[in-house]
Amino acid sequence: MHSPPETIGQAVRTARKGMGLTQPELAAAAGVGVRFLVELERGKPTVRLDRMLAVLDALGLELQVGPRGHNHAGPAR
Amino acid sequence: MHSPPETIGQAVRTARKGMGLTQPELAAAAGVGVRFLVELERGKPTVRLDRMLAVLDALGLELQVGPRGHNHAGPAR
DNA sequence: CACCAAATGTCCCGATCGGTATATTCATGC
DNA sequence: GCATGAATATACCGATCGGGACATTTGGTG
Repeated sequence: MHSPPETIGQAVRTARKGMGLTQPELAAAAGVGVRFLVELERGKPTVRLDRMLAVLDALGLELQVGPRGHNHAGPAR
Repeated sequence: MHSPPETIGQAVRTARKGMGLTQPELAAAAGVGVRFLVELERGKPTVRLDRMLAVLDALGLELQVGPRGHNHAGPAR
């Protein structure tokens, strides 16, 4: 539960399903390719920040920077 | 107040200075190029996630995902 | 003026990303 | 158990872009 890409990916997936969206739907909404979304959710560490932000934005999520070990409650449950 | 790249960049710069590091020093510590660090701090939106995480890690910072408009106190203010 | 930190331009290699077809996984129904 | 359909994962290709190193320039300061 740090900020490894895998965690972000899971948060994305959880949020996406929470909104009842499929990968193609979210990908379209975020303006990215489905392939990218798949890899993002699977925790690919080398994704581009802007595309990731686009996805998070489409999900109503946001990135925050904070000191390590300062996690809050589950964001997207 | 979202999570635009510029915000992250500023957080990085502030934290770096707070630790009394120069860009080359932090870049070396994070295992990235100086060029990258400069662009990251300046808010380049297309940086790669893994490199950004490496820098944040070197600074003792962490990336978190949360609902929009849920920013906490500045990390290294 | 010299010095230090920072920003920028160029060159070049390598990796990412997008679209599609295909495989694989999953859940559900018969 | 097996079939059916949907969602998701992977491979290929080509085009684009990131980022490392170097040198240079700019800006601030003693």
